[in-house]
Amino acid sequence: MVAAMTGRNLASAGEPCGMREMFAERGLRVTQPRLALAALLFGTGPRHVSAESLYGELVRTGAPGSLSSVYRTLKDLSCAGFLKRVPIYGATAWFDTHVGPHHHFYAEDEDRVFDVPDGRLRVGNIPPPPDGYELAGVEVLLRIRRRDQPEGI
Amino acid sequence: MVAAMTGRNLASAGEPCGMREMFAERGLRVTQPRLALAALLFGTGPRHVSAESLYGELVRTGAPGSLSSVYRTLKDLSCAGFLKRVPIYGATAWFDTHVGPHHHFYAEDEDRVFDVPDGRLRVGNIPPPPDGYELAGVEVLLRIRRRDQPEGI
DNA sequence: ATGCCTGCAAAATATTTGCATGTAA
DNA sequence: TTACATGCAAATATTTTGCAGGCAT
Repeated sequence: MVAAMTGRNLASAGEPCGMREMFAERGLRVTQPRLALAALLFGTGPRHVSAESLYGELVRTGAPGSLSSVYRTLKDLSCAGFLKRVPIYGATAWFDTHVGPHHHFYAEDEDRVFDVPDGRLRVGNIPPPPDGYELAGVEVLLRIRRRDQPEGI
Repeated sequence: MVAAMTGRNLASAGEPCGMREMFAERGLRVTQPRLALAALLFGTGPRHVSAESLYGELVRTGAPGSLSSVYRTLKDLSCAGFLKRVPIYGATAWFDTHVGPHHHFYAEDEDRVFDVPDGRLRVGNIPPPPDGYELAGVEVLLRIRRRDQPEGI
């Protein structure tokens, strides 16, 4: 079965090109669970996922994979630089498929994250880090909340 | 016993003035564990604590209080606006006694947080929030890492 | 005297890990 | 064939909660 799919399955099963290479380059074996997760993560535009949200999607697609492997794959892909953990505090860890420098809106009441569109936002007068440290990145978190919350209705 | 302590104990037990009021204003009873924690939190300059770190200090001072009450007090003081949760992701929740607008250095390798001194840092061209949301705050996270880590020494 | 607080232990939540088995290379 | 990956369940780590008794008001 696997051999019969090898050719066009690359595209037809929703596996964008480059994914096999993505794993292989880092010495990670190309397995069914990893391919299925990669397709969900990188098959469409940039997105944010948590282990639970991604596992939910995986189950819905019917693809093989367990919650453990989702956690493991998220960690593997982060270490390999294909995902970036969104540096906000919340109950769950969120990962961003957009690894370039950019910023986030964070609705803390809902523990939701949105990308800040493009790069108009600027940070200036960055002070020197504490002794012995060097700057590794700048993240801006724009905390937001729902407007006109209809609580009393 | 309680009546006898009412007067000078306010200061003599290492209880900076205003703490009883801080609790009372919000309808929180003034108890020994709360006063002990408040003294640790607000007795010296601005600082960052986690539940475990604060509980460790509490135990060292010999004051009464359990880990549960530390968690409860941290939550109570956050809700009351006397503490602010530092919005970074890490294994543990960190709270900041400095509640005014300011920014942080974050050494992610060590899960440590430092305040960015004063307000030179500026953020410009902030885009509008997504539909239905309003801006609630701007947090800048300056990710840092140890320079020239002397690992082999 | 009354009701909020506390301490303890158990529960809940999020994530990691040990190990036997499965599978990519 | 061999080593790495997976699935399951148990273990961790952090935080929350139920409840009986204590203490502030």
